[in-house]
Amino acid sequence: MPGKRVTLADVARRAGLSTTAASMILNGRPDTRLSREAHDRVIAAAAELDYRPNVAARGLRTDRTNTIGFVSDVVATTRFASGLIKGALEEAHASGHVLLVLETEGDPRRESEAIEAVLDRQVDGIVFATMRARDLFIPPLRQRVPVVLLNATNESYADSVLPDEHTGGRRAVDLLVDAGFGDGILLLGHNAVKEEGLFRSTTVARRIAGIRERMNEHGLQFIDEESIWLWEPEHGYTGMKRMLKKHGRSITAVLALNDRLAFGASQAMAEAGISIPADISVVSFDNDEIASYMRPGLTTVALPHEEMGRVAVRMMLDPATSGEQLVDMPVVQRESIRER
Amino acid sequence: MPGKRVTLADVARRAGLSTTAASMILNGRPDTRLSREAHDRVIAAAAELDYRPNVAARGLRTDRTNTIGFVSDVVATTRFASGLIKGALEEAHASGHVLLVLETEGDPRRESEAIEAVLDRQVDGIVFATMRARDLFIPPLRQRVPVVLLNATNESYADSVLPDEHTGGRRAVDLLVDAGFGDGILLLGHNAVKEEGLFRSTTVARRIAGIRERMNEHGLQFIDEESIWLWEPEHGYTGMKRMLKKHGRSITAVLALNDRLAFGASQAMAEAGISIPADISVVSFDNDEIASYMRPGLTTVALPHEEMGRVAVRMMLDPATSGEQLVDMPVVQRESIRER
DNA sequence: GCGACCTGCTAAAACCATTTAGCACTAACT
DNA sequence: AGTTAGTGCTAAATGGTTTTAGCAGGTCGC
Repeated sequence: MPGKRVTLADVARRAGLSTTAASMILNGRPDTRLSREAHDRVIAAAAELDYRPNVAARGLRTDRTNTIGFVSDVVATTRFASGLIKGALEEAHASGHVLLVLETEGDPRRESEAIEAVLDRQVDGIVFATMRARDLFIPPLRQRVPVVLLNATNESYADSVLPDEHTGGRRAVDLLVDAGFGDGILLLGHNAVKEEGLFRSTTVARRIAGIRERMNEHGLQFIDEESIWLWEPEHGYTGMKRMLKKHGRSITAVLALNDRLAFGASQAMAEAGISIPADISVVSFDNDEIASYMRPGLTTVALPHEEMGRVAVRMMLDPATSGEQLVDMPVVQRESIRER
Repeated sequence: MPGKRVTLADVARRAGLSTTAASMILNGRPDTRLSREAHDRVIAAAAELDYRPNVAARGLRTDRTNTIGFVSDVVATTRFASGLIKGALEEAHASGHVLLVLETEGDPRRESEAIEAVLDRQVDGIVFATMRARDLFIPPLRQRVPVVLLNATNESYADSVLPDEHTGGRRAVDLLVDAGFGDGILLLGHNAVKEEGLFRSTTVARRIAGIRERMNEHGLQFIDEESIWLWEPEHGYTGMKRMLKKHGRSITAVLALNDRLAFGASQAMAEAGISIPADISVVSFDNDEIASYMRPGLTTVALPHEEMGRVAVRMMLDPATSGEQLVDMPVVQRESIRER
């Protein structure tokens, strides 16, 4: 690690040419009329000196830094949604970009700060990500940069990436119906009557809509719907317990609105001596880590976080794609549904 | 979001002073002799124009960008270790810095690329993080920047942040001993005889050493040690199943080397009709998400990922602290240990 | 023999800040 | 009166790149 950086001037000097020539050659400008010979000399000199252009200096001139701002509420921070960042990192890497990651905890002041911070660093664009898909407040930007919303929506910005929850919801229903279930399916997490008019995040609303639509198409009704506001295991546990007390063995299958609820429900079933899938089949959403830890494994409609992250960055870099991109939610087949 | 950036020259012009004066004033240089009046005018102009210095331009001159490179194998990527990044982000934010996050998947070529990429962007320093603490290979750096290893070690770099596994190991033993256990404790995950000479990561080795040391001090022996190479739930399940068959009810407590093993073990126990903590007490390590999902909750010695991330960035910014920083592993008390 | 055009290259400006060196002027001291 | 010291400020260099404008010399056409 010797002292000074190697600069373009060093390369030019070594090649016996001007920095202009060196710059043009190294950037592969097509219209230039520099000789073959000059090309060779510059390339050689750059290689010998192990020259790396200074991104800051270049950015100053060109306004492009190959750096993307990734501003999120609690994405990196949260085990759950870290796939978003993983996908974004991958895609950024693939196109020679780098991610400046900031987290705001959803605090509007920190959000403004974060935006300033990334704009100060001349990012080529900003991805705003949220852990739970929602309408995101975005303070006015003092500069015009491409913006993509990841797992979020905002009426001033059209470009967003969301999971295709509607189709996902339909798929979950089909998993049960295809396995022969019809009566006795319990919906765990949401009750249409009780939660009438209450706000659920954009995507969850679509998930539920897809479920109901497909149930209707099959001419099916849930045996019951248990409203659960927080979707953590303990709430699934208590909710399921209540339902078991109420309906006993007439419950044949559980459609849980996420894996953590399903996990909690499975604990309640285990306590009641009910086994999955022999007695009750279970299907759910997210493909959270817990789904693979369960025994038997939980069949679930996956939240395609990584792919979403990739799509967001791709969209950010390609001006052609725009609008709302829906990413497919694939079924992850495990052993929690019994064929009837 | 109007067209052009506001530059220092704009501010200076508006204040009727030179850019030199504006720069000095805005940077609060102490030795300057500019009038009170000039100060006020510049400050006012900057505020009115909403001036933000261009970090790239400044960095070009000062070599400081208030940006830190966070280069990791699979930290952001992995649900498990994302606390490391969270802590680092927090601490960076607290000191007005920003994190450039790159992931290498542990691939040496990508690692070199990542280093080049962050150096190209003139970072003020680099944090190298790994998901599982290990000796990390670091390619030679072409420039002299501060380097801190997070959850990793490397013989050329002294500054590193690690969990205090030795003490953590001792604590796990004490949790059981204090609750009245002595005979019948099973060590799940490692067998001294079988794994003799095999490599376990640096920190896991210390964890195990701490456990053994404390057992010896108490004059205790494990009833058995089950060697398990991969520490996922399924391995805990099969391992525990084997042990139950071998020792039956003479196992009184399980000391599992991580929470996922413990979770797997709990599944085996549930199948055998053994309940935690009534029949067998369990203690473990990591404070993985799964530990709080279990029912009853799993008492565990936490991996202090967030604090480690914070310490790493603090260390990076403060030349005074150096060497190997051990971060305390706190006990997270839940309900998996019965008082005897 | 003269303008037009091509070829191969470079000087200098621009990007936006920080920093060094120093100017012009007043006040104080010998 | 002449030197020194202090005050309040600025011109210009600097950092490393890209880009615009253009120079010098040759060839071609007529």
